[in-house]
Amino acid sequence: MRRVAPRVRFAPSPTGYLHVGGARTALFNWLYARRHGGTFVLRIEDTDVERSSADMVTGILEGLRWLGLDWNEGPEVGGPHAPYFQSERLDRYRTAASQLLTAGHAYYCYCSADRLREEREKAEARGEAWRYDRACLSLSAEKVSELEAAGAPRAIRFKVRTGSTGFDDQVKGRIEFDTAHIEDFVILRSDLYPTYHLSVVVDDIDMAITDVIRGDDHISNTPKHVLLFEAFGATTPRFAHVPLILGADKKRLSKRHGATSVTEYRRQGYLAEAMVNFLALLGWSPGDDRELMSMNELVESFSLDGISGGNAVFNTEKLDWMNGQYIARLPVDQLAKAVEPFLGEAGLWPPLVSGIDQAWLHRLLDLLRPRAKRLTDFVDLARPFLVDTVEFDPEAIEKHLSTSGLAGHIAALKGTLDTAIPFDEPHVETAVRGSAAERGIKPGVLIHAVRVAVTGRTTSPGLFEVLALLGKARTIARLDRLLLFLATRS
RNA sequence: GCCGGUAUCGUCUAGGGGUUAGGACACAUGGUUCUCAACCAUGGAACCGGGGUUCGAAUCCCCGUACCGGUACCA
Repeated sequence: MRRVAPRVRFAPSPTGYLHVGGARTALFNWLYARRHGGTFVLRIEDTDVERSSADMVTGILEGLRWLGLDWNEGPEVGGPHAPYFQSERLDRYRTAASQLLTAGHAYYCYCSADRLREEREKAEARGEAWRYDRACLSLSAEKVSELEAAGAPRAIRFKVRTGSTGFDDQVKGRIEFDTAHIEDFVILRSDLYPTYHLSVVVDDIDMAITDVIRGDDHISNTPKHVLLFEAFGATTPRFAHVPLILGADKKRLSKRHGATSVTEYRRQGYLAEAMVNFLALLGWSPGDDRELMSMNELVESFSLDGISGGNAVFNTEKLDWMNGQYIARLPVDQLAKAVEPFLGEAGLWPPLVSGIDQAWLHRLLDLLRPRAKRLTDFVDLARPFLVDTVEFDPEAIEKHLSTSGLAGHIAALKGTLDTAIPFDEPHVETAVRGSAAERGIKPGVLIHAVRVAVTGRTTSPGLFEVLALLGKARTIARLDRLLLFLATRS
């Protein structure tokens, strides 16, 4: 019974590429917004100047667009709450910080980084936790002016109230914290840049965010945020913390696990639709047995209730299967469009041999697609069809080209093949089987040898389809080459 | 250490006081067949442990364990 349309946001930090975990968080936000007719805001949290970069922003936007996760407000599209880069909202955070200062919710801290670090180390040596000791909370006026005169750098800390705080998480349920465990955290650094806690809360207030859907790793930050919302006199949004995505070793996903950025998956030949479908099912379920779901189905079925509690291991085998399913179902013209760049990169497209056009490519792709898990698989699969001459695989030579009398059989087959009119699958099959019968050999002998002749390999799509697609001229040419090979070998 | 979270086949998950604990990937076997896939069928495979509550617990509660996250003038 929602009264207002929800406003959700995805707020990546451009200190790295868009990894699959972030992509899934974005997807959940996007689905939630779509499901409830809400607004999906994209906000760039680039307050860490040291580690943020414009290239990363570009990469993140690209990744989101590839996945089809468009944003209603944010970079490049603007919106009523612009700007959507935190680095352009610095004044706002400074104002907010001084607002808390005057309201008595915050205070200046002159403690040096060295002192803080030392205290922390000492405590750790004792096996204790150290929380900021509020040394600067009750500084005398004299001391303050002394420090100011000395030009001591000052940060602003939030004064954490006593008691407890909590929130009703949409995924985890009620979560309660004793504020005794929360230190007076810095909200404005001495360089006047806000920390994450300040900027995120200020922006969520300013941008009227109603639902914060983010990673599990933010749970322990949330009480700080709740405290801030409280201090600003703002309504806290609903929170939903989604479990993390882990590698096969159940550790947080990192480069060690291979590909982690969505761009990398695109490069490896995964379809965006498959990626989205797979990601959606990592940590979420529609509640029934559906697996293959379109964007529209996902939108219609999405609910925070379906998010599971535990972390999920990223299972590449299942992604591969799913990608294969999408490859199998993709309309052939779209498939061609998706495959061409990969063929092009391998120097196979546009093709160097004549007689190859779009229609022919479509037939080829239809032949190959049940054998492909990724778009990159098409390169290897399609190669024999797009080149002039094929290399004979050593294993194939040994397995299928050592039959005695093979040259004679092949020569005879050439003649029979001439009678295949038209040169289509059924006629080719009749010709090959007929030829085998005439020579008194099993069809398999001929089939396997011809397969090697035309593809160079032991495996390929059904031979008769292959020959029909290749056409009579190319087939005969390859048989001649086989004959030549056989002759020079003996 | 402290704070918080999570726990169903190897993996993703459904379910949830009484079920033969369901599906998917992967795996195995069989079918199809000219090979390889795809496809179809079949099979093996799970409720972390211990206490409670209850006629009955995988399900609710507590404890433990394991794992994950946080513990910054990073986000």
